[in-house]
Amino acid sequence: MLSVMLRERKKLATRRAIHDAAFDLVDRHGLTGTTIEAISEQAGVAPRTFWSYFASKEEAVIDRDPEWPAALHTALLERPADEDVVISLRCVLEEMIGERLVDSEMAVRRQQLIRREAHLMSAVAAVYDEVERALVSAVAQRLGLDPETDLRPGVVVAAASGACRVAQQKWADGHDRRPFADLVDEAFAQLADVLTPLVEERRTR
Amino acid sequence: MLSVMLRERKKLATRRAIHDAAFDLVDRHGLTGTTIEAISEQAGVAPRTFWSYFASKEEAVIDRDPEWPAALHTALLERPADEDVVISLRCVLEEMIGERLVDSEMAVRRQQLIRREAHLMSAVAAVYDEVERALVSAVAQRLGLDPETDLRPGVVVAAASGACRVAQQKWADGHDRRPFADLVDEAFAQLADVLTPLVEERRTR
DNA sequence: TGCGATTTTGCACAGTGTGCATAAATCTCC
DNA sequence: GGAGATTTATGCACACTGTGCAAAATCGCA
Repeated sequence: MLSVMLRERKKLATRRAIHDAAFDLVDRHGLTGTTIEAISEQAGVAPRTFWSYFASKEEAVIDRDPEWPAALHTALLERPADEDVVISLRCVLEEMIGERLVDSEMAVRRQQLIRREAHLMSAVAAVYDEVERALVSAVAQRLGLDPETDLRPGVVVAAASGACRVAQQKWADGHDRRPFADLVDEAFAQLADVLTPLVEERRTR
Repeated sequence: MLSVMLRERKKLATRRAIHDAAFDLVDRHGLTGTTIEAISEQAGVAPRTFWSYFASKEEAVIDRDPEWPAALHTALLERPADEDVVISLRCVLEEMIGERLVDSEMAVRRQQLIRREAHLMSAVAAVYDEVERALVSAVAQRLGLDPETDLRPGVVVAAASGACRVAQQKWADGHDRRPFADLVDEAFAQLADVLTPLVEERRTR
């Protein structure tokens, strides 16, 4: 087992085993009904090992991708420079979030679990926060603005990611069977719709 | 009935004492550098009593107002029925958040502390979540829509509260010395500005 | 095979959070 | 003003969380 099972691979496998166990057990018995000990046992590692991979039960269930914020940042900067930022945001988020939802059954379970357990919700919020920060930085760069002083980058990112959040939620709810991208398009359309008065107000001054 | 609701007032006083102690200690020594024991001692109660008032250190530092979501809900429904919801949201949030920032020195310290301690951030996110839910419900009622199936309420609330979040952050940063209401107005103006392409796109179809 | 580096694990320990029983304070009513 | 009911504060026991440290197992490589 020369280059194949190098240490990296094994670490990833362990990480995944712990995450899978955490998700499964929390899905079945709830956050408070699941102990680190139980997760470790199902993952086949010692309890102490859990803490080498995750800082909490919530993190183990969520298992955020550390590359995700940087990936979004890059994707946003790779859009055509003359494209409006809102449109860029819509495209990038639609595509990149969409990719994560290909295993739709798992994605739905995940979403439902998060909804069921309030503590997971705030762990997810921390991820959103990190993602939005990355997007704000990219938008500011695209617009040539200082994100510390100018409101624009923060505001547009908040609106765009909010629209996606809502779309994703509705997608997972299953009320609407359209593909995710369509729901994002509709969310942005509704956003334009409902903010039209604001644009008008601004125009008539 | 000795004084007036001695019991109630005493409970409030205790709650406040614990909150004050928690804020002060965490401000000075950080979240991990502050124990429940220390907070309780400074507040003049037994450690066990802490848990009758707050479910965690974070909650004690934040000390959210349980009335807040309902108050926003009500305020939104009390706006003129023919006013555009975005405008209603702007007015209500501007006014009601503004009220909480009158003690500006304390508000800034609070904001800075939250920013410094990532764990506080996710506790605050839980509050935002609750608030947004209340707003979504009110908006849906105003528009006569079902918030479960229609994207509009969620989307407009996300955009509006996002704008306020950004305005509040800039306000606390101190880069911009204008009053909070002005910053909210600007945030909404920038929102209209940056989303104009989206509105145009929608109009030309 | 065996050496060096990395990962896993056990152990100890400080801190978190809850249930339960009792003491203390407050309220009600006479 | 005081007895009894109700609410709040506290002490204690206990299970779980999270971290530091050092020994042991494992792996990559010569």
